[in-house]
Amino acid sequence: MPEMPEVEAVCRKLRAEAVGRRIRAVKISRCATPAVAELAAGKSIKAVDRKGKHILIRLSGSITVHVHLRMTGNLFWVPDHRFHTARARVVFELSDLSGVIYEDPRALGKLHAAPSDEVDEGLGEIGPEPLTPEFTWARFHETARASRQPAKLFLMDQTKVAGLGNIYAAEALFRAKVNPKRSMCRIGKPKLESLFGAILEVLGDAVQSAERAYSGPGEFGEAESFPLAVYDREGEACDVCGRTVRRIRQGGRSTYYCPSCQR
DNA sequence: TCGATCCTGTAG
DNA sequence: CTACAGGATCGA
Repeated sequence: MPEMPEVEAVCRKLRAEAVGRRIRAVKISRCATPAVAELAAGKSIKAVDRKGKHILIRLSGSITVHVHLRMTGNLFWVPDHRFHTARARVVFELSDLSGVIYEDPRALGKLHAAPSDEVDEGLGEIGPEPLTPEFTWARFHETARASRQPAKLFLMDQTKVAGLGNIYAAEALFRAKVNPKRSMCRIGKPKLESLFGAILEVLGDAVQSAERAYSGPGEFGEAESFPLAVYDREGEACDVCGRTVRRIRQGGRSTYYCPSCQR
């Protein structure tokens, strides 16, 4: 489920519900290392940080639980930890009977714990965070000019821009009218500027919509995101020009785009 | 820059 | 049955 906006929604939920509580026990059904239980049990949850798509649950004693949801992971708070389903891979039982559940049917995600400085060190490669002051036009312009990667792959490269995935990369390119195959260094300045703006716009919209999806009445309603212009719309008519949305392969993933709008 | 890989679920 | 999946890494 997650790109940065969905991960952010997960973090906000945990900040609101889990921060300040103490972890009484960690039950591991199938995943993760025993070290998680040893390091996390008895600690209290001090904060929840996010770096790109990485979730960092800060515990007392300078311990961090590091979670990456990859494709199918989910992490959420429940008022009663006994509510967890058979799918749960890790259950954090909190002192008041509430809990934090980690699920991941495909088991591609990661959850482990380590001293905070170790965890943070491992995250050094991650690029600037959009929607924060570190994501500046100057920096974007500089890395773009130096890269010969196709635009789509550049946007998904977590060392260049943090948090964009397959969906929002495609949507940002569509909004900026940039062809996903175009080499970054060959994009003209005006287009590059609109791409910079489109990243902010798409992620801003997606954060809003993921937030709504998560705080809605339906418990943990999946992030149905806002209406997508091109993603998963192969063969359908482009909303702007009416021509057919195409799907190609880039870096082993599907890229959706409008060949007419994005030249 | 490609393909395989980690896994399981689901759509066609 | 095959193809594909909102991610990332590795080796050829």
